[in-house]
Amino acid sequence: MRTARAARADLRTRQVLRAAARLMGREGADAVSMQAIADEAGVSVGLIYKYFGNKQDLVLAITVQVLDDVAMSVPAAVDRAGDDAVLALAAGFRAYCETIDEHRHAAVLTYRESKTLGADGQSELKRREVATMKPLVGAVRRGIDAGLFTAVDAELMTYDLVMLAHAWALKHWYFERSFDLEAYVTHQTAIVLGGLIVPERRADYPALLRPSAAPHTTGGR
Amino acid sequence: MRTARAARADLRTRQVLRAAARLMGREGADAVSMQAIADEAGVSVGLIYKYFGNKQDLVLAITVQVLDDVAMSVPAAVDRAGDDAVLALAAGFRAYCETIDEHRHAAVLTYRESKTLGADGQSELKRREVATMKPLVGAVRRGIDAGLFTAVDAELMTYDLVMLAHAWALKHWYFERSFDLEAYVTHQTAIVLGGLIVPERRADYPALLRPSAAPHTTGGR
Amino acid sequence: MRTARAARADLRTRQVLRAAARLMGREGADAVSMQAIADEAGVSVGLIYKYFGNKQDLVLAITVQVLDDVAMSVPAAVDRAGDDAVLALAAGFRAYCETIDEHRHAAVLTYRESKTLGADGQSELKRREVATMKPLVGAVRRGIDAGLFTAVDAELMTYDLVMLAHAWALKHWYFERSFDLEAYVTHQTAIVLGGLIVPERRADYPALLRPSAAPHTTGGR
Amino acid sequence: MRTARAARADLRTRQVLRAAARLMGREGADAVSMQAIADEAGVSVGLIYKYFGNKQDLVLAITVQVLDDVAMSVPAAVDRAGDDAVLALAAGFRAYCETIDEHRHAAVLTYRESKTLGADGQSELKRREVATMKPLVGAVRRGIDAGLFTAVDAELMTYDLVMLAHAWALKHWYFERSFDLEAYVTHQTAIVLGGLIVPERRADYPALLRPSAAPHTTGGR
DNA sequence: AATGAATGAGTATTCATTCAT
DNA sequence: TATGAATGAATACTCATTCAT
Repeated sequence: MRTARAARADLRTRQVLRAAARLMGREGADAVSMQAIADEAGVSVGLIYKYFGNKQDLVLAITVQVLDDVAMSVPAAVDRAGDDAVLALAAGFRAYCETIDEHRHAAVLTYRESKTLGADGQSELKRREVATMKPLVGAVRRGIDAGLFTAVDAELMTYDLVMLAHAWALKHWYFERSFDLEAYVTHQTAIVLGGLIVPERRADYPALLRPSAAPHTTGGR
Repeated sequence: MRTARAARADLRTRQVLRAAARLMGREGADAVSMQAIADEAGVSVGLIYKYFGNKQDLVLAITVQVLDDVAMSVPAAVDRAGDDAVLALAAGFRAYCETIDEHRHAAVLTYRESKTLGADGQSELKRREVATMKPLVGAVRRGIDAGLFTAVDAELMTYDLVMLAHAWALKHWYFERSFDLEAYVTHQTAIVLGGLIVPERRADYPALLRPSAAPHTTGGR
Repeated sequence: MRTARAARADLRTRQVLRAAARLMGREGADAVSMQAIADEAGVSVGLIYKYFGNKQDLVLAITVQVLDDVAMSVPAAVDRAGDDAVLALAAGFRAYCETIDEHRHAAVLTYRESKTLGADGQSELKRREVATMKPLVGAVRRGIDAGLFTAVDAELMTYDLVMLAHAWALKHWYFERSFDLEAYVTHQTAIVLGGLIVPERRADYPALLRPSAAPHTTGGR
Repeated sequence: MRTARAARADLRTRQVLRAAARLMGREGADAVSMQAIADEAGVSVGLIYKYFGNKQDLVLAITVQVLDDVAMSVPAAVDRAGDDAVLALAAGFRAYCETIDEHRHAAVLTYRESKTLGADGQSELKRREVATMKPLVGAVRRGIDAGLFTAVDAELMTYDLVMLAHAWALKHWYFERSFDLEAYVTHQTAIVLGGLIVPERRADYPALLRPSAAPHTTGGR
């Protein structure tokens, strides 16, 4: 019975979270009333407050979810890619972009609403975002140590990658003219890894550096 | 007399704009009331509505100002740098970062409030942002044509640079631990141009590629 | 079995009543949620509604309890005091004050919440309050008829006594600086009976009219 | 112009205060919405918040007004009555009762809402209430010193008088059956002063001690 | 008998905007 | 021009009450 109840509660939580993410992602958190979220989720306003103490906490939960998903998918991709730092970094970046793509609107929400979240919420968000960088930083360092990458500032390099992943959400209105997700990832990979890999090893990764997937409209070059 | 009146109006406008930017930049546009702006600017609420039709327009004016400044400083820097595409691009990126730094809070505001601005405001903002890319795209194209740069997608490459300039505002809480503006610019220049310049020409730009200014704390590698 | 069940129900009722009185007495009825009462009483919200139809009824029950206790203790004290009207009145007043003291917070609640109780509740409360006066009015009348008391309006005189008993709860924040319950009762008795007893009979009640118990701080004179 | 504006503001304040007192006095503060007060006062909700920061402050203002009026009328009456402590006390009590009568509903409000007012509000209210006692305490002390009054605890005696004045509001539902204000005052005066004046001086104040105004219905004995 | 999840009506408060002066 | 008093729509949040289990 306890399990049944917990399961029910979990279901409700997800219901609300999904509804809120859908609505807030498009219009921004302020523009969406709790009533609207309740309606969309098919529950009552009161119940939302049972599960999330207030609107801020709900927004926080949505944004945390994105970072949580990143925190799952990126390390997994890096590990799956094996020892090669180039392949690992490429896989990690791809996974990051794909996860952002899945939560495109929620990812934008993070930038819109962070100030609203209060000091605690902001700290948590920052802490989690920095945490998502870890596996990528590791890959960059490995690459540098292995002589595969130019000796750049590993953390800065990684944050650049993270920004480019976020950019897929933030500047989607621009990129979608020329790229779909696949094209975006391959082109960015070519640009960034192309610059990062030391010249003498570039020939080893032809697939990464010559994006086969052409931009889907007229686009680049 | 007409001139005096216009000058007066202009002064008021700037007063209000500065006050609004200061307040909204820190707390977000929603958190700042028109009354608060009026108080900060030393004028009455009614007068703000004389100069800016409504709050949205005021926010728009603030964000447009940033892009206007970029639209001034970046081409100027590119032109000043002369024919060399590498130097031109570096100068343009530096100018972009410096301008963002001058309006750090307002730059963040752009990301926070764009959805609030209504379709018209958003379009204008997007149009202007794309316009700011033009001189940089030109430099990248020149570099590629001159055989100085790897043949990457010029527009994507440029937007990456723009994102990194914005990142100085967006992720300032993170970067300020390790970099001041100067260090940020030189390190990013090293990373990006280092990747972009074809290997055989890299030796020509030692100053750009070995950032002399070390990160101001321990910093990465 | 029926008895056991009834006893259980009775226990629950008292549990809830005590919890509600404790909570509401301090913070007022509105400030206390049914959930809080349920928690304090160690039962579920639903169960409270089984025993008391709604919140109003619960408040009514608390306030009625005070008057019920008064209705028990005062006549008993009056009767116990015997034929002497002076002693009877003094004993009745003392009992009234002592009962109020036992329910100090609940007594205040009566004044706070009576308007909330709806017409029916208010009527019942008024009816009961008037009823508590009866034995005291009787004592006053007896005293007047016996030539012990000045010929005052008996009902008004009695209500004054009742007010002074309530005042121990209502103005406790003030009186507690100078009096404990004992001192309060003896001083008030001295003032009121001292005025009420006809001059020529005062000498017969030295103990009542010279309060031995001094105010516990500087007090008197 | 400044005066005109201030006068206008003052008018508004009184408008709102009167409306709120009228409404809250009858139904209690919680039962009255700010909208209802605004409607009754003929102003907008927003304006109420300009003059009174929040609902609590409005309630406080209402209750303070009562005590302010008491603080004006009672000392004036005492002074006007001259040197005779008996007449002074009688005049002060009458003034107190009359002022309470003018604000009967607001006076009840004090008892209902004090807990709601927050620590600060409560303290202020208590401070002011105690202050209203001062002139009466003075009269009692003078009377005792002059050998006119029995040597009772002056402060307790005074608070009894204050309670009886409040009782006219608190128990109006009861007293109105038998008394109008005039009758209430004269009867209470007879009871209290009759008890307080030393026997040998009672004959000097026949008017005070034999209430000519009979209770307006049958009345008690 | 007992639970507590779910409901949704009700309200204080804020603030962009207007307009008489 | 310039003011700021006045407006009133909009919304987060609470909590008494119900009812399926």
